[in-house]
Amino acid sequence: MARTTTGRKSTIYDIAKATGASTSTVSMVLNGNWARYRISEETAARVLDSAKTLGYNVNLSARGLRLSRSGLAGMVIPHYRNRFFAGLAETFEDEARRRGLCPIVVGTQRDRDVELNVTQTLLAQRVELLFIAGVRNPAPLNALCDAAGIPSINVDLPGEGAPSVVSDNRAGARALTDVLIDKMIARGNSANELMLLGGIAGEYATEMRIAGFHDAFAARGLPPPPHDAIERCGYAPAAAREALARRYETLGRLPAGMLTNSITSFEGLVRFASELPWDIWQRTAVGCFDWDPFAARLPFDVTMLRQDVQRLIAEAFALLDTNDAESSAPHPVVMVPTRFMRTLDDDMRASDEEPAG
Amino acid sequence: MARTTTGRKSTIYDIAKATGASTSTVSMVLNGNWARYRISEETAARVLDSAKTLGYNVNLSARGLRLSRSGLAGMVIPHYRNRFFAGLAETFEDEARRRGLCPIVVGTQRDRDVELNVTQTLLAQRVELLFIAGVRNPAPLNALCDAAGIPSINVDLPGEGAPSVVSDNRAGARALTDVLIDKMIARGNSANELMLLGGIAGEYATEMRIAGFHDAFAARGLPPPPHDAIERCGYAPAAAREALARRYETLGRLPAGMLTNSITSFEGLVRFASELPWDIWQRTAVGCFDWDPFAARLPFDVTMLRQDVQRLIAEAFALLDTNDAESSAPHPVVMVPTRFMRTLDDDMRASDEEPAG
DNA sequence: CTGAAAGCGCTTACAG
DNA sequence: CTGAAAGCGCTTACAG
Repeated sequence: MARTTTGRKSTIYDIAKATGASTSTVSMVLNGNWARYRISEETAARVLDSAKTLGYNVNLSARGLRLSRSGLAGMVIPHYRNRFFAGLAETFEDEARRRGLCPIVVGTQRDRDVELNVTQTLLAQRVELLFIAGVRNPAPLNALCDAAGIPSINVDLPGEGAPSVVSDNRAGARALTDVLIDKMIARGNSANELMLLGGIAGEYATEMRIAGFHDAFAARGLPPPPHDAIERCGYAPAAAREALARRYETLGRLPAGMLTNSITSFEGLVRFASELPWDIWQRTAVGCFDWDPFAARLPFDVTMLRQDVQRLIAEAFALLDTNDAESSAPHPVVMVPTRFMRTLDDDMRASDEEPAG
Repeated sequence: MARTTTGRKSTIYDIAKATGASTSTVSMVLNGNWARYRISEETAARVLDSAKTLGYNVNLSARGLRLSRSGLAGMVIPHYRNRFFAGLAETFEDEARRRGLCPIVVGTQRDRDVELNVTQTLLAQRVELLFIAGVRNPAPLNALCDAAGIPSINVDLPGEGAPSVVSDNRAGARALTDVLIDKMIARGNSANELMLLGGIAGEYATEMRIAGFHDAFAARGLPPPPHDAIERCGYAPAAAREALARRYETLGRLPAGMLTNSITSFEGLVRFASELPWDIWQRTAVGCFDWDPFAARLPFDVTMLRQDVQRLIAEAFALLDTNDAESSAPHPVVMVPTRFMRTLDDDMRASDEEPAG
């Protein structure tokens, strides 16, 4: 029977009573540092034994209150529905556990009010640190954390209010654009047909990727891409589909190359694709700034980039360890390189290295 | 400035001191039931004001300790890397929040030790309920919860130790098998070429789906599928690919129909697909017991089933509300029907109803 | 080697 | 209408 006769959960008092030891002795034994206090081995054994038969389980609220350390590590994230965010969440969990913290990650569906509420709640739970992932304007959340004296780190999308770690969007987009231009030229097409689809005007990641897009053109001495090559049509698949359909209309055919800014924009592209014969798609060079194992295997000539979630999380924790809150220097922004998923072998490796579903 | 001069986080004592009210008054005001205690409006306003300027944030550990109610709702889940588990996690979060609880969901990577550890930790954090999703043998976890007096519900995979809510795997598999047999017959193929790929021998969901597979044959008066039609090769994509490659070898061609037991098995099938010319795949009827927006758009004749995550979670909470722990009757197992994703429109709707990534 | 006692921050009867 | 006080379950100096 795991509960005491009164029906409550058992506490150290119950163990103390059962063993005749004092609560301090019980506490010390339970925390494993009985050796340090020279408690007799016999007493320790008796306590441990009693704890087991009583089904004792420490109350972390009580311990947290006493020690002013909750043992909780928080993360807010938009959702889990793509490999990038799912990977961020899982890697965060692993790393937090490795550090003896209990990870608590909550999805916000990119809703400002939910972001704010959830942050308040996490702070009220006294998380010891907070990772803010994929939040467009993290500054108010950072401010909340500052006020509570809790360190926060922005991940994926940076902010002024705390150190940030983000993918090197600009270099990644440039490299990806380069690959696409090469393919287009090899097919006798003009690079200025390359389209960039998705993202939000003014958003950091979007604008950095657009900058990288321009970089690739400039580096080759090509004229900059025409103004209407870039469609900041948001992240909804439907919007990307519409933008592409319009282009198809005016051009009278598919553009010779297109780069989608996110996996959801790519989904829009695929929707439009499924309305046309598949074979036209073989003749257009497609790139995606993100990876998905099924998307990678569509009958497209698609080049995917993969963000390095392990490294993003590792750098974020590193920032936590080194950052001194007292410094008045502006917060650092750490850039993590992206990697290409060029072959199906890359995809298989990526998918296999994640434990089987 | 959010902290008191001493640098600590502010408490109700700080507010009491600042306003000249007592801590009880402060507490009541902060909890919004000052009207009930007939505290003067002026006092209330002063307290609220002071709380704001002090940047007060309630300490939920302390409140939880006092009230023996943590306000936490826990869920363990294998991972977030497919739409089913991601959907379960997000729906759980929403529903928990709607009930005023703070959701805390942790991924276990299907590791027994992690499952056990995480459950212990969640219990030590005094979660008020625990959803155990996708755990092969949840009984030990249920036992832990019982010992702690915390209600638990098994989701996706059932167990004897607690009420369970699962998809109606058998009916779903039967309906799916039916569709595939129809297609095969329409093409002049024999139904006995239909293959079932993936899952684990003895696992509930796997065996139920296999039963449904058999049901479909029996209902038509067809001879049962040959013994080697069923490959319980696990959930790893690589294993499904191997199993399929072997079949291809012995048959000298692709089987006329195949049903994958999970999205990861489907990934294995797609890997093998990408080694062969795409057009052979148009002539084989493929089914998948799960849905993914990209997988749905591969140039396959693929029929997908989608599990109803909203309903699964809703039923699980309903079970929590009605279940009386004292009853000695065996725990109920609630079945939730699955739905077909037959057309690309279905896919679009499914994808759009999830907020944009 | 072990015990009595204070205190973490909160809430809620219970008196006034 | 408001305040003093106990107590939730734990840990840790501090005495013995």
